[in-house]
Amino acid sequence: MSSQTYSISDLARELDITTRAIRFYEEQGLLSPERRGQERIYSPRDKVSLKLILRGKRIGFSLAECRELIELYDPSSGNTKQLHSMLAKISERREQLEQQMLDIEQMKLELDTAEERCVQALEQTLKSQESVQ
Amino acid sequence: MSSQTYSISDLARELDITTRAIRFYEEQGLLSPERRGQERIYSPRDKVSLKLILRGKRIGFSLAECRELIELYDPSSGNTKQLHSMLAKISERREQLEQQMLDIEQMKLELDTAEERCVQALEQTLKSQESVQ
DNA sequence: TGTCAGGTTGACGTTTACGTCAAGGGGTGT
DNA sequence: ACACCCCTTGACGTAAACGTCAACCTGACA
Repeated sequence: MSSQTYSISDLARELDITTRAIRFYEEQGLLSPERRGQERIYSPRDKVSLKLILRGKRIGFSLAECRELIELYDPSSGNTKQLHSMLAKISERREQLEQQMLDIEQMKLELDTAEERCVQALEQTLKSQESVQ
Repeated sequence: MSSQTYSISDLARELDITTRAIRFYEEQGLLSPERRGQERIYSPRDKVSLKLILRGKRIGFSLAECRELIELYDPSSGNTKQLHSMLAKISERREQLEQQMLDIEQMKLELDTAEERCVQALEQTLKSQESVQ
């Protein structure tokens, strides 16, 4: 049952980021791995947090926003006021995600028309080449 | 049929960004409005580009990426090699958008579980309050 | 004829998210 | 004993995306 642990370079390799980045996330309060002496020892939970960070970054979240998400995931901090503000933040995030979905759908449509124009332009150049031969 | 035009502050107001930002986008080659003397005169097309930029930013695109998108929208540049590389870029973007969709779906799930935990914690505190009375 | 709102070009400052050394500690194989 | 290898903490550098002046022009209006 000995829960798995990782070194910093283990995670760096596996998640394809630099150790510097990982330490930076810790500096910014997004991680707080155990220590064995000086060395950082990462738990599976830390790894989950890191994945959450990377996912957040892919959709344009700042590290501060990622930190909030991680904190939302935290089972500690339990007074009623905080819980309500958490719920508020969660629904804010949800709205943001909805907006991003819409943005992405729109982008896809634009890629469709851009692609169509490309294809038509290609067909055009093919035709004019045929007419030369 | 006199196509509408906008001043820089018109667009800034309407799109809720600063004039500085708009000028910066021009510096970076994302816009190239007409000029009347010194003054910038923006066309509806420029406005579309600006909206595309803002949409791009909302989903975490860099300005360089936004510029590529705008260039994809451009009907000029028509040699075959370029057209093929355009098509390649388009499909790259599409893959990226797909990934972002997945990321967002995943985020939503995580918000769901975070919300659930919040609600349960709230119910818990309510129960303990009842048991006191 | 002032002055005022809105436009312009620098040019430097700032925040975010790391990259890139430098200098050193600690275990381990030879 | 020494050579690696991986780890650590500074500390400074950097790219992106603007913010924030400063200094200046310009047409309109009292």
